[in-house]
Amino acid sequence: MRGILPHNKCNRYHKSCIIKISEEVIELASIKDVANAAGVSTSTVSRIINDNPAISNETRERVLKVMKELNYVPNSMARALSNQRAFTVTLAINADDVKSFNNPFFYEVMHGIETVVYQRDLCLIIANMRTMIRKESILSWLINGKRTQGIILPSSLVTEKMIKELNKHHFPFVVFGEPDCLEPVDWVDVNNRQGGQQAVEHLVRQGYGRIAFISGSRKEVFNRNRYKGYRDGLERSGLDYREEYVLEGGNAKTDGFEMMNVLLKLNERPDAVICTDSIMSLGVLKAIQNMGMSVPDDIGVVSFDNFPVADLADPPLTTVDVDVFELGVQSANMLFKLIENPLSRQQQSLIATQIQMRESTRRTV
Amino acid sequence: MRGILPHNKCNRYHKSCIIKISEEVIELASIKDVANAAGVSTSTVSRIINDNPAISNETRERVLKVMKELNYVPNSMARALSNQRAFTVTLAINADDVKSFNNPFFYEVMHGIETVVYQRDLCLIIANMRTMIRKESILSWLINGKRTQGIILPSSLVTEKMIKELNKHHFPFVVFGEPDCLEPVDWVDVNNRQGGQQAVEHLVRQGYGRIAFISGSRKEVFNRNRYKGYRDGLERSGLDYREEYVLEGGNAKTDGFEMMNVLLKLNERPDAVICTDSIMSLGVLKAIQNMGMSVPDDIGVVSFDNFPVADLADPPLTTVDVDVFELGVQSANMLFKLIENPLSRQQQSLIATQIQMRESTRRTV
DNA sequence: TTGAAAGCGCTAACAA
DNA sequence: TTGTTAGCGCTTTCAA
Repeated sequence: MRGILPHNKCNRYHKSCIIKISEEVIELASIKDVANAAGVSTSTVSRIINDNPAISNETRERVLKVMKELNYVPNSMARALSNQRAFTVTLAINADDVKSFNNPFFYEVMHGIETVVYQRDLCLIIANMRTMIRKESILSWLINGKRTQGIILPSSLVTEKMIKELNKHHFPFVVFGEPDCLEPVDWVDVNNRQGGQQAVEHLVRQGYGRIAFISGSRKEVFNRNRYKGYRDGLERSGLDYREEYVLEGGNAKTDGFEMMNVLLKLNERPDAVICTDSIMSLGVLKAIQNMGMSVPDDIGVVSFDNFPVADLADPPLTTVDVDVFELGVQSANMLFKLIENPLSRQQQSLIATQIQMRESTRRTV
Repeated sequence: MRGILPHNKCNRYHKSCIIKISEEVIELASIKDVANAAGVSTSTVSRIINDNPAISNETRERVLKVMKELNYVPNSMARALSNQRAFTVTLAINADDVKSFNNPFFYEVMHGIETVVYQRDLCLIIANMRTMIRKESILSWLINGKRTQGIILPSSLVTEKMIKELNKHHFPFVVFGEPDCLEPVDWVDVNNRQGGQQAVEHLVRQGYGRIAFISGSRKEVFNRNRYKGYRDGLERSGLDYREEYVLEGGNAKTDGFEMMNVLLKLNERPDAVICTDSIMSLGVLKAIQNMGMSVPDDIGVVSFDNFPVADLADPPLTTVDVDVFELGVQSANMLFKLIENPLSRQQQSLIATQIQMRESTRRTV
């Protein structure tokens, strides 16, 4: 039975994607297949996909049943094109951090972000901003190419230029970690200042009174904030600020070792130390033990926890604990607010810190 | 001047996306805009985007110039729909690892993958397989929803069920880390067996002769392989295998401590130890030092490096170094082979290990 | 409450 | 070497 075929020059497409494999037939249903099988139009099916209330319960249920039967999943590419949004969000990563001690931190932030993003049925894209593969910036590739609806980036990656480019496009983005720049930015950070204060107050509660503070470079915003918190803590505890108790250096183990040695040579040496870095604090412990002194009895040590080393140290280190997963969650939530309302006001958010007590401040005398 | 308007009921779309912001006008050019501006058809522009050789140089250059002028970036959503591929690849992550010591490892693998994926102009998606947000498996959401062209997943996530589902769809995927399952799978792993052997041979070269091996559970494939390598190494070095020198336990610091104490109580105690885990080896060091013995002079220690702790230990640990970035790179390359040729043969790939000598085996006597 | 049909921006078959 | 045009699988306006 031959009939008049409709004019169709374009035959590269199959009507529905049928892959025949040995005995099995795997078929990917389209919205049309669902509509046909349910005896409705594609617009009805579309309305059901999108939870449009203008559909009778009867129809809805019938169509949902068919969807299940056909194992139907809406084609994300078609949906993206039609909606003019990619249904993805991007987490910018910093290749420089890969080998660094920041990296466990990142992974947890990522997990927090991922949780929120998938709850909203979007995908999370990872992109390394330092990738110089592309002649142009990867940013334009992502944004102008409509690959993503928003970007979350670490403060270590933030440059004025980047911020300006993003703002120029009015493109939704959020920074995690307080950025060190003048441009207005939405960001989420751990409350490092609070952490510094808590460290002091914890030490005071444990009976320490001459509290030193050694940090990595105070060119870093987070070290500056921790330092401010240290000063807040001293003030609130009625302790004097002593310049000779504050040292600044690198944050390697050796830096901690050397700085601690300087403190130990003081006439009136401190009986407690706050370190802004847990690697650094390993050197601090070593310097103290080298002098034949005990942690926590002679000297208490509190560290910030940017590396899960606190538990492994000897003795285990009391830390200012930082909820990095929450940092990710809040960054993502902030981004979605921005995506939904691009004109919303600038916002910043600080996540509370908490003292996690371990042996290094548990005095027995 | 009113004319006869073409029949067009659908007016929700703008012709070209013009966003007017204060004084600036940001315009997103489409392929049509480029075609018009260059005085060619959209197919010509499309051919240029796709490096089709059937275009004269003259035309190509003219169009490329226009593209640059208009700041044109092809719309990825339209391209994806038309090509029937999402231009993305997915890295499955395991939320269980987030807080674990595997996590720096993951981050580096991710970086290796990311490098390859972006070189090919695709995006990398991160998806947590343990996300139970979706009633159905996230796998079907990704695959049937056409969100991604291939998946890379850690062996810790591999289940027979998952493999079967992926194979059923004939969906391209690669596992990193040798999986412990019967289904045929393409995978890339570090050559743990070689690493075990190298550890023994290194110790022998350093003059150690009674070499013990303590590991985490040998239910884990990687521990099994390291153990096999240990035996290979003994054999090649002409050393006897002594059952009492092989212990298996957890891989916490305390496990290492306890197992080492067992070894130290032997009549003829070993003069060297290979640990499959660097955290565990911290406990090993402590046990040795507790007995008043020295590392490396009395006992040499070699550890596998799944955590960048080797440098921080006291003394710094000699490790079997594992190129995890390369693991990522090779996983991604293998995946792309599979995507390009889904019928290609099963493949596995092993990445060479290397001894990274530090103090814990540098004998001075 | 539902359906018809145009349109999202690109690709490629076919014709010229 | 280039242009014309249908089609990718959705969404949504408009009409019924």
